[in-house]
Amino acid sequence: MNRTIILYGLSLAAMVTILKLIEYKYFVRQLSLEFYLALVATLFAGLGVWAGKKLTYKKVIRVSGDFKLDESMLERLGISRREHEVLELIASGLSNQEIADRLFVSLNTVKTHSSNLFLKLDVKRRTQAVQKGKELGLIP
Amino acid sequence: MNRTIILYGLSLAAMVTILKLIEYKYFVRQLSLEFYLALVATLFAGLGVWAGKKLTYKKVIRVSGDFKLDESMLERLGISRREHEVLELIASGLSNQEIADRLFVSLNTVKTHSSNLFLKLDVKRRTQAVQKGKELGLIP
DNA sequence: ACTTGAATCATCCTTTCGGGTGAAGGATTA
DNA sequence: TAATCCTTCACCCGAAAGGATGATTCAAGT
Repeated sequence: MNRTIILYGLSLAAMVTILKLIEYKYFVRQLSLEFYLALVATLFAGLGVWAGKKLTYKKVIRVSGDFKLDESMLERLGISRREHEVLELIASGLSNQEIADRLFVSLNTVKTHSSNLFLKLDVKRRTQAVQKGKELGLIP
Repeated sequence: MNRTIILYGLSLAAMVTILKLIEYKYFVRQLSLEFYLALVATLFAGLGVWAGKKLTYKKVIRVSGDFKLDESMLERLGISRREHEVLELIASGLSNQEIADRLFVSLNTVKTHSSNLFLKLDVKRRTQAVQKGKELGLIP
């Protein structure tokens, strides 16, 4: 971080110095203002891209949270909205009773949904359902 | 993407135009070359940072495929090798009995390990353990 | 030699899961 | 209207999971 800023400042200083040297050695009148501007603009734009990536890399790499539900997969497996809802809550680590409380239905209902879900996902346990659900793009 | 590039080019053109206007209106001799360079460098560096983030955001966001075990977290929570092993197998959707068979130990042993694991992770269920394990970087 | 921690296994007990089955009420569709 | 699907709930039963506690073995340090 600090090293990046220091390098950035040094680059700017070096750039100005080099241009000054060129100016005195080869007669500045041959080089137009536009040339300088374009040169500096290009170089520093590139430098900006590089510095920006360095500075924001860690933040960006930790995001990676774009989940897109595969609805065609839900249809293919015949999983209903309610069953998918139960799957999400199972994946979040809730017990059947907690899921029942959250959905305002009875424990039996949740058990029915989860049982049907396991049949459709062809799994035997909720942990497997979570795994398979993630593989199939049904949950994040 | 295209819009970004167009904006970028327009910004450059506008910048040069504005500077030219300033030059003709207020006599360029009062403004040093260094001033122009610093101004342009700063502006385009910032522009570069912005453009860089725009252009590389989606690429970077798709990385996130390499898992690195956070061993310091294991130590901090006092999770032993065997417990971590059990956690991995739990996360893969196996039952305690299947874990016992795979590790060539008794069911009771697996239950002991998982119980201790849940205490250290401060969870009540295996599904929660999987969730928390992923959050803490203990499992992929 | 003594302590400590990990790994192993046990027993007892309660809670949670999951399978099987049936059934009633609503919405959609043939 | 009849057929079908979704949602809801119930009861029974066996399997799995989890809590509490204690014990043994073994290796690593102190």
